[in-house]
Amino acid sequence: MERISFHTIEKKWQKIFANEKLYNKNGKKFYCLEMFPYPSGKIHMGHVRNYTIGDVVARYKFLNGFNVLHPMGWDSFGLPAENASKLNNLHPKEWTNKNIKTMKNQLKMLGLSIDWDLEISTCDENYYKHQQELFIDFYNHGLVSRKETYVNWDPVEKTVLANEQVINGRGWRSNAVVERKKLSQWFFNITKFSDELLKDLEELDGWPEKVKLMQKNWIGKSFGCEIEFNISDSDKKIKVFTTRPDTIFGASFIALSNDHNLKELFIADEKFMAFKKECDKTGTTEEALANADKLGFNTKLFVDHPFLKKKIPVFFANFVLMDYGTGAIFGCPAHDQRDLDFATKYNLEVIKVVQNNDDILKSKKAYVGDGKIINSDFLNNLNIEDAKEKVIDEIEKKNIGKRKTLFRLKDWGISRQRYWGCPIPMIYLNDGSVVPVQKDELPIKLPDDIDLNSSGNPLKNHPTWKNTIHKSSGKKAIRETDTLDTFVDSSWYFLRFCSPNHSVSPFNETKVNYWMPVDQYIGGIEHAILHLLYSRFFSKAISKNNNNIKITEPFKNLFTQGMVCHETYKDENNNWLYPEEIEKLNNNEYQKKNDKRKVFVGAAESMSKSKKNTVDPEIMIKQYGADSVRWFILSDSPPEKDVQWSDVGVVAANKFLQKFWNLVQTIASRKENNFNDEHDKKFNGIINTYIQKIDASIKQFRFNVTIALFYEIYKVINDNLNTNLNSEVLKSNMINVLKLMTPFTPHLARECLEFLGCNNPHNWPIINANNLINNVKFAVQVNGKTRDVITVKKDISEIEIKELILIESKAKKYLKNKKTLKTIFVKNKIINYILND
RNA sequence: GCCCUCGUGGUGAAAUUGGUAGACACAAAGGACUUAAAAUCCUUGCCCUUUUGGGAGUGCCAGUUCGAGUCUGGCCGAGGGCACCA
Repeated sequence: MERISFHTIEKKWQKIFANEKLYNKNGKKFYCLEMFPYPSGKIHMGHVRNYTIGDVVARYKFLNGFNVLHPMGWDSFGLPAENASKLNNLHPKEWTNKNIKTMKNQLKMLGLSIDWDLEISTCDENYYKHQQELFIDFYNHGLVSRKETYVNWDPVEKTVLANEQVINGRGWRSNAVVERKKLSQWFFNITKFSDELLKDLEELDGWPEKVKLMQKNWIGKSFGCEIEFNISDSDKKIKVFTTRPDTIFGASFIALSNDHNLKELFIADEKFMAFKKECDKTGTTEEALANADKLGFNTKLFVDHPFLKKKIPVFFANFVLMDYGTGAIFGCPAHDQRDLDFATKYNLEVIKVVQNNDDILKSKKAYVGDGKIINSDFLNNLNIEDAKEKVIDEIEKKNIGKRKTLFRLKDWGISRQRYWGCPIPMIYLNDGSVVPVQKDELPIKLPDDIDLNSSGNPLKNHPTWKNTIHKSSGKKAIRETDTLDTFVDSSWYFLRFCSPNHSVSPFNETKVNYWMPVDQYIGGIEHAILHLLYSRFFSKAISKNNNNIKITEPFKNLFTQGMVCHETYKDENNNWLYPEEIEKLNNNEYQKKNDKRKVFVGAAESMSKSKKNTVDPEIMIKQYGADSVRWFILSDSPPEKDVQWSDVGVVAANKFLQKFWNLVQTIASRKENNFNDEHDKKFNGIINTYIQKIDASIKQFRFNVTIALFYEIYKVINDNLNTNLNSEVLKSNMINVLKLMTPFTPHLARECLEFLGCNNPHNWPIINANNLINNVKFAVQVNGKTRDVITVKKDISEIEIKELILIESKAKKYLKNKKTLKTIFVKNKIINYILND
């Protein structure tokens, strides 16, 4: 038998796929989208997995008659281009476009059903021009603001660092101690949509619960109230926010953030300034925060308790945040752990106001459970929820506070002091005002002549770029030299795909209204919060700004795939080794190829360059073929879980596909026409049942199960080759099986279909209910133990099966001479005899 | 610390609403074919029994049920999210 050349058929079919799009004009629309890649250089196995899953979905929907949009583009702005530029002396634009070219070719090698006519790249001015337009729209609708905020400032690089660029409080490149610096920055007012972003999660039935929960926690809605405390013997007040107003009678101190307004009273106090400095130092890393001791500074001030004749001391404390609530709290040590820690340290009162039997002082554990309110005057004997309501009513009556809902979600800071990003279309006038540029001046293009080697913001350093004219007044103005966070680029690209060449506005409204929402979005779990939240925000904001667009949610169904892992290897000196540097010995140990030294095998971890446990998809495709790589990446684990890449695994996939080709060849040349209707019917039934199972498993994204079913089908067909099965029946069933395989191994399946003379490969087999298998396997249990499994006709009755069992079942010996108390009969599944012994 | 998810062979995993545990694949051992190797194919996989057969068994302990991998409670372990959010 002739061995198949996977490369030959891949080349042949990729040419055909390039012109064969997934549009069925009369079908229902289906927008299939995978998260677009950052063009970092080459594709990695994570991309292979992501885009293979997407391709299966897109092709499956197309074969089922849907009109499928399946685009691809490039998330091509970002810091790595600037870093690479410094390293290789290559302009970010050139570096990026070179990578795009390489990666596009690699993606094509996978045989994906992408419509490349829709390709977009976010660093293309035809894309970011419209992003600037959207920015101006947002600005005009009050969704953009300018605020001062703290940033990580690298004093050597003279630039702002992202959190992940700060390592142990130092800049990742300069190693300088990072400072907290207040900078004026642009923000999208995402918090205006807090409630909608939270509420609309409920309608996202097609999203993983986990992702919805993460978003919910991130938005962090909480109910409570504000309370104003009078500072004793003064007309000043302190406003606090609390979610536990029911514990007001347990209040024993007030704690202020050290950025709270009241600090003005203490700026001359050296001790306070030293305390504040100490606190600011621990502010940099999460770990430091978590382990930091509670620190306080006693102001010697007191406030009056609103309901008791009692004075409460006021402290500055390092654990109170300025940017949440009012920057001030009241402490109730008995029922909040942080408050208790603080109270223990500074010897403050601990008053129990919720009934419980714990010894709080001894255990140093605050009681946060439910219970009856005690020691609380008019709140006594109420439960917590009722007490909250009642005390807030009292507070509102006394006019010292009101109900309040707070969100953890903060506005989205979008200013970046970088070159390789979308310029922010704002200008500064001489009188200090800031205005957007006019839309007809767009795009504000990035200059090509840029010096990335000196420190600071490259656009700011550019000699002329920032100088401009305010068009309506003719006066001189200065451009904003910050660029947009690259998350902005990816917050609307899915809209642009609907009309990627539309030039007069960001998108053609008719097309957006037709294709949106994305029916299936597929990508990594690492984007569970930010990218998805920002995209949801954009969709809502755009729909609010433009009455012709109605998208409440951009992504109807979301699938988050797991990572691709690989074993890790180290030599004796703890240096990481690439898989291709090692070889396996007969005793299952490994050694280095070059010097035969021992290699230590570590756990499988997600592929990363730093651990050298990567496998190059292009090499794998060249060695085993695209279909084998696609087949393996889907076969071993459920797609939402991590999968471990293994070379033997892809070899096995390759062998199986080769065998499958051989089987098709055998079927094509087989001639057996001894008609046996019974046999043919039975075979039809088996294959039809498999079609049904495969269809169901694809719908549920259980591709590992789908592939297991293909292995079973192979066996069934192979076992039938030497029977008197009619060759035409065999062939027509094989054609159906190949159609099922098209989404998984498009090149091989289409080659086989062509080989078998199928001239309509673009449809999905229809399951004929009459053809399904008519038998079921039926378990016979005695006292709950399975004693036999018999094959019987479907829907057999209890009486019939009982008769059968007494005649021919192995279980009958257990029933002999025993009294049956009762039987449990479950149709098509099981019968259980309960005996009295 | 709070919140969430998950624990099934040597490995990755199947088991639709509680109803045959381990499908399918990898690895391993044994065998067939072959002068030999490669390739291919077959068999095996815990305990007792020569076989037929019987028993145990889904992290641990209890419970509900005719019947639990699946449901409930407690414990142990692994992974993920948030990080002093009042």
